[in-house]
Amino acid sequence: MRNSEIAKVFEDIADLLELKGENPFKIRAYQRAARSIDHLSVEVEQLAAEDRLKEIPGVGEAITKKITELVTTGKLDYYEKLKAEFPEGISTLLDVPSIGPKTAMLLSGELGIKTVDELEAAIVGGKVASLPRMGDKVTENILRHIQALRRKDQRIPIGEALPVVDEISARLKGLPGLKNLTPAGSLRRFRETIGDIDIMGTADNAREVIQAFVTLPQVREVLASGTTKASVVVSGGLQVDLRIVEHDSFGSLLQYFTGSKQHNINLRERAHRQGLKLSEYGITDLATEKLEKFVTEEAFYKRQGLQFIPPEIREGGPEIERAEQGTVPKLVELPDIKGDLHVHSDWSDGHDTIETMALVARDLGYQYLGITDHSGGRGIAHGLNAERLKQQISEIKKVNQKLDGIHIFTGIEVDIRADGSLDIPDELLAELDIVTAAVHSGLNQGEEQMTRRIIGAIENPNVDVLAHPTCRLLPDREPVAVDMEAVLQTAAKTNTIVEINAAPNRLDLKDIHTYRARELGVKLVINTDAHSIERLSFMRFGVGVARRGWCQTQDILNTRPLKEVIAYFTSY
DNA sequence: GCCGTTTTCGGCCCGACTGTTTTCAGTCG
Repeated sequence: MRNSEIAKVFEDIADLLELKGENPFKIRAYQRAARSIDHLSVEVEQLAAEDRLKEIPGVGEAITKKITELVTTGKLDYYEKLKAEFPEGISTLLDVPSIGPKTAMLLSGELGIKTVDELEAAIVGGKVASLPRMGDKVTENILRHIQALRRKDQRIPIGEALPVVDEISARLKGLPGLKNLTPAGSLRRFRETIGDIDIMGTADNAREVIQAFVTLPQVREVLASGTTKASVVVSGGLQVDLRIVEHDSFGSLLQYFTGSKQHNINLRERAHRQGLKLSEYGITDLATEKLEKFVTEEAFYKRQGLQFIPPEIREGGPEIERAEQGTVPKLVELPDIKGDLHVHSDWSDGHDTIETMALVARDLGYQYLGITDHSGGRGIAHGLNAERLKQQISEIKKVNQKLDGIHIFTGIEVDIRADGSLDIPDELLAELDIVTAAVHSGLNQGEEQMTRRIIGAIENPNVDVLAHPTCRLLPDREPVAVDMEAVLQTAAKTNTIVEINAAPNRLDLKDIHTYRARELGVKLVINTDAHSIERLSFMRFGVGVARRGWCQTQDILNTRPLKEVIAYFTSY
């Protein structure tokens, strides 16, 4: 049973307990356990087998028993009994924003409503208006949310969210008295997908800034608008929240709205034990009721005896403990990147010539670029056969002689065939600087077969790098079924580098696998897989993933200068 | 249900916004 499925069971339990009106702290305990499990970099089944479930934060005796029952029998008696107490499907009502447990139970109890469709029909039929606290505004609001839910309103890839933020920020930045405009939330933490956008700022005249925000041309709908914050929906259906405080509280504001929720809860619980109360306005000493304000996040953390914690690792994992000890690592940063080792040229399905790609890479400050066009297996991508690959090798030699300040590595993105073989002969692969292997077809194979296929490829001594191991495409194409733990352990053994593909629709490895790879000592590389010069700038997304995986420069091959990279490829 | 630098029991993060309830419940992040 996969972690995400186990997490889903506990989320469901939390929902049902909410409907039941259970102790809110018990509900939170289940939610916390669910989140922990979902963020885990190792398989729960493995931890269960090793009797280590209690190491998961938020998992104690009772939930350990439940997990054990789940992974051994595939079912959970407690969950089944709980579900039986409610009409089937009622918890789907909770998916509609603005409907919480009280409203859901009211609708179900009074009108027998148990699905979103039934709810919509009841509102349109005027039945809901007869219920207490269900005025016109409430029902209109629910209808709107139902429609938004149907349209889309899921999480969008970070690559789509960032341009929206840039556009809004550009429009607000000129406002008088507005300072410190910064995106917060999951965007600042560089999560791979974004639910809604949070933007923070400081101003003396919050009211005017809020007013300007809700009347921006891209605003389609205003959900809420108060004296310090507002929520709008922009064209495209994305929700954007703006929050404004006075200048001297910016540190605590930004910290609070960067989250994650679990990180903040952990932080606040810890502060409470020190007799402090945290809020977006600052830190209150509970004994004196005095509020202390913080201009920067660094000062906010420092006041609590903590080292600064980079946003990307604020996920409710071990970061607070590490900050107490002063052992938060210095994470890799974009300027540390010295080159890109997986790009395409017009020799296969890229748009630009080798020389053009190299010149732009040089402008980015890179020392090297790896040209890894597709191999012939991908007919659709004008893949190179052995003959054209040889021609490309001599072309790269010529360009290298012509250009100063950038070194081009020869390479290939060789296709891993369905049977695990590679579609370029070994003798030719041995001539290349970089052999990157990747799966592109037969994506529906079963987990065992796919795992064997990938492991077979990385066991080939000519293969240097495994690229985009799960082949997922955000937001629609699911990852292939593959035992990542087995793949990463093999990569550690064979000294195969594993790629963090920085293309925002891939981000593959994903964060938790990156974390695990680093733990296992697997060498990583961050590549853009750029098919045009513009996409060389995707590197920042990959760096975001690496940071979420707690990577430092020594974990990432392409932070090394040219000489060391050449030495690396000659030694393996 | 979890958890421990006051605690193995008794706490558990904190504040904003909306609607309609004239004093606050429900929901959200």
